[in-house]
Amino acid sequence: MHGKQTSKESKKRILQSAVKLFARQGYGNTGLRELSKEAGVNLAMINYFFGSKKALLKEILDVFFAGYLQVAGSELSSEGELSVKLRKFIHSSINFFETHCDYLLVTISELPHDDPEITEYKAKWGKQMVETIGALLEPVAVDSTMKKSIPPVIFSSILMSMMASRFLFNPVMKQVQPGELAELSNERYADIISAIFSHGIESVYRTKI
Amino acid sequence: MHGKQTSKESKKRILQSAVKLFARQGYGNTGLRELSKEAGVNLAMINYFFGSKKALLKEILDVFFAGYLQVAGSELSSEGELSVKLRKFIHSSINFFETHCDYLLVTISELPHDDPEITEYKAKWGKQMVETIGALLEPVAVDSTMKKSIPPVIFSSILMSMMASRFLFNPVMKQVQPGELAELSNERYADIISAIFSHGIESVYRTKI
Amino acid sequence: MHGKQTSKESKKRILQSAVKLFARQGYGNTGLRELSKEAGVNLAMINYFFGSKKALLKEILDVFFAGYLQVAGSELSSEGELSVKLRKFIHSSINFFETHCDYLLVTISELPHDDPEITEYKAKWGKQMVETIGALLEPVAVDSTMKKSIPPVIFSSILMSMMASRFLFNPVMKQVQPGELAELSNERYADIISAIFSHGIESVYRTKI
Amino acid sequence: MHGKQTSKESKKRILQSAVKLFARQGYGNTGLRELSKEAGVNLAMINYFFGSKKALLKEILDVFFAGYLQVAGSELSSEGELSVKLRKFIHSSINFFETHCDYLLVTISELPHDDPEITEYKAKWGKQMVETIGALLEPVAVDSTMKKSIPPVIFSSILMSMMASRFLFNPVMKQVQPGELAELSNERYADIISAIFSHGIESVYRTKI
DNA sequence: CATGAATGAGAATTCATTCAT
DNA sequence: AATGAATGAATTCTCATTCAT
Repeated sequence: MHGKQTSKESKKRILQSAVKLFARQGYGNTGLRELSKEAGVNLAMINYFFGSKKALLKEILDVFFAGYLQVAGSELSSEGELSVKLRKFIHSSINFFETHCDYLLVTISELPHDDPEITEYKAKWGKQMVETIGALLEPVAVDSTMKKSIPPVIFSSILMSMMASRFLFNPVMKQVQPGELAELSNERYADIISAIFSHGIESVYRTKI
Repeated sequence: MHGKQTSKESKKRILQSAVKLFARQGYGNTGLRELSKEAGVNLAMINYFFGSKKALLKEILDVFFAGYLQVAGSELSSEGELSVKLRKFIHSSINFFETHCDYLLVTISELPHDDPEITEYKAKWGKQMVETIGALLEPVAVDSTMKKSIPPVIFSSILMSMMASRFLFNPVMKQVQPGELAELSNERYADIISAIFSHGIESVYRTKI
Repeated sequence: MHGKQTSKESKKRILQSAVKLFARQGYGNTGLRELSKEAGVNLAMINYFFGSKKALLKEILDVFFAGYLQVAGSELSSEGELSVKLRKFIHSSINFFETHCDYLLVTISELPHDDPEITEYKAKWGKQMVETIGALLEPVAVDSTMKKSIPPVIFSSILMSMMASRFLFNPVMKQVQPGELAELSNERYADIISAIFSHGIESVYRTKI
Repeated sequence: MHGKQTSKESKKRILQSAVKLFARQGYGNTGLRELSKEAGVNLAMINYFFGSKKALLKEILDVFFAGYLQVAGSELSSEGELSVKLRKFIHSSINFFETHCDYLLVTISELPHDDPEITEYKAKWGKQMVETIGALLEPVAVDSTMKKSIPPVIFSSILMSMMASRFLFNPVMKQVQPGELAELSNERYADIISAIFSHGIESVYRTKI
């Protein structure tokens, strides 16, 4: 049957299926055949809508990064005490990670790979990410001598992976200790990360935030 | 001695090349043809030595997990104050991660994927990992009410990803801010992680370690 | 008048683009997608206007053969000495070939292929061609014994390929000796062909034309 | 069954089938599936032996050009009168064309197309061809003023297409006038071409060869 | 007329694996 | 131990064509 569905629907279903499969099996281990079946869509439609398999991956990274930067940015632009802003930022981040868990897994999984087409893509987003979080943490390092010895940007990576750890390890952990991690609510988890990170950098920079 | 003895050497070269390529391109995106060329070995030898491509991946995970558990275990079995042990553990871990950086990247990249053959494999290792680190952190949570509300195992994942973050993000970061991260020595980096984590859980558990 | 009237124009643009692309890339190597883009026309319009890709090729052959037979016929029906008629025929032919160079290239390229749909097509035209040129050369072979040993039709092919050679080899020659062939005007070229062919058959048939 | 045949045999059968099919259907209209079936060989072997479909085409062009240049060269290096050399050259050429008829058809069919990979290939060979035949015809043009107005190289193309015309038009002509062309032996045909060409250029250059 | 979506078949190429030598 | 040939399945992607709108 032709013209059965709206074009938007098919495209969306392809993207959803792609995120799901890429997250569970990896980009390289997932074939377009399997993807088209999962999405209930003719194989040729994938290339019709996205042009190539790689463009599909790019779109996934795009959705994740753009969405997250928006969340992060809106949190940073708010007024308020640093400690509060940081806490709210961590909460928002973790909530976004949960609602985009598969996107996060795809992103992390593909992060270390150096396909030239994707690398510059990730670099572009990584730069914005570092700047955004860097802007948040900048005020923490009061003392310039300290700033030099430990550039605030370092903490971007550390904070990111702390927040992501729950979702990254989840696929394994739910087999190791079923339920253990699930019992902990996102809010509680965010509080823990927040506490660790806040007190942590306080002690590192010997300051009060 | 004929100077031949290619058997062992070939096998080693295959494994080395595999780690390198899997880390840079991903397991699924790397073909055995490419691998055989990189290793300077006949294509058929890969299956001859390892049986299958997947077995090659398993061996990589094996080397990484077994090696790391040994390092972690030897650190834990030592006598001494908890805070010191923890600090030494983190240093040893990060040193191990650096010397096995590609192994680490392969492991993290393949961590979320749920290939049944590999999943139980990762679960087996994950269990030992959690137990090992869990044993280290167990004494921290003195109060049983606290222990319940925040099971110590949670921190295994958090600490792991903190320590790994440097290497996970490195491929992207070296493009974003070349040199910035490299300037920081491993020792310094381990100190930072150590400080953040120690003070962090102190504050969470309201205790002194 | 709305200034719309795209129908005829679109069809013409499709045909023009098809000749261009088929001549440069070959019929089999050219996709309708590419063609539609080159023509600035929706993909579906090609089948709407021409019915199929093959019909498009047929139309090209049609335009070329019909146009050329008209030129050839009008030259032949004219009065005059044989040698003059022959000379004028060659000039007209080469001029037609130049104005329809891409058509010529498509025709020659597809000439040897035996797609059943196209073959009878080419045979039909080939027959007319041979008859037309045959009629021109008929008077040359005065002696019946000679005519038998060398049927005049043979010369149709030889003359045709002589005249076409310039355009057939041009795509290669302009890379081999840029300018060399271009310097020679069409008129001069026609004169050369004319001289070679006329004196050639004179010597073969031992007659004076 | 594995290892059934010698590698050389399979490779040869692939090449033979390729020439046959490319000549009859065109390079672009022939799929590797069909080719593998014709050659009685597994589909993957084509890429295994030749690397790509295009490389297969290159090999065909190679065989044709190299073979022909050898024939042409050996004829030219011989001692003797120009007119005799020319006649022998034409005879050898046409004999070679017949024994490599399919190669010739593939070459001519692909001649006008401008695939960048193939173009430089054809240019390389075309250059050698022009030089070789040019060397033969050079002595003909005695007068330098004439040589300028009509560069001898022009005749390379003309002579080539005269000699090839029989084979190029054969697929069509055998349908138009079955038998007519076949009756004429190659030797006779070569004599005709030789006569036409020799007397032709004599008249053009107003000289005696 | 014109368009975008849709399709099934087929394109070339690569895959991991096997096996005879 | 090591190799080149071989295979069937799968890869991504493009094909010409059709049709509802």
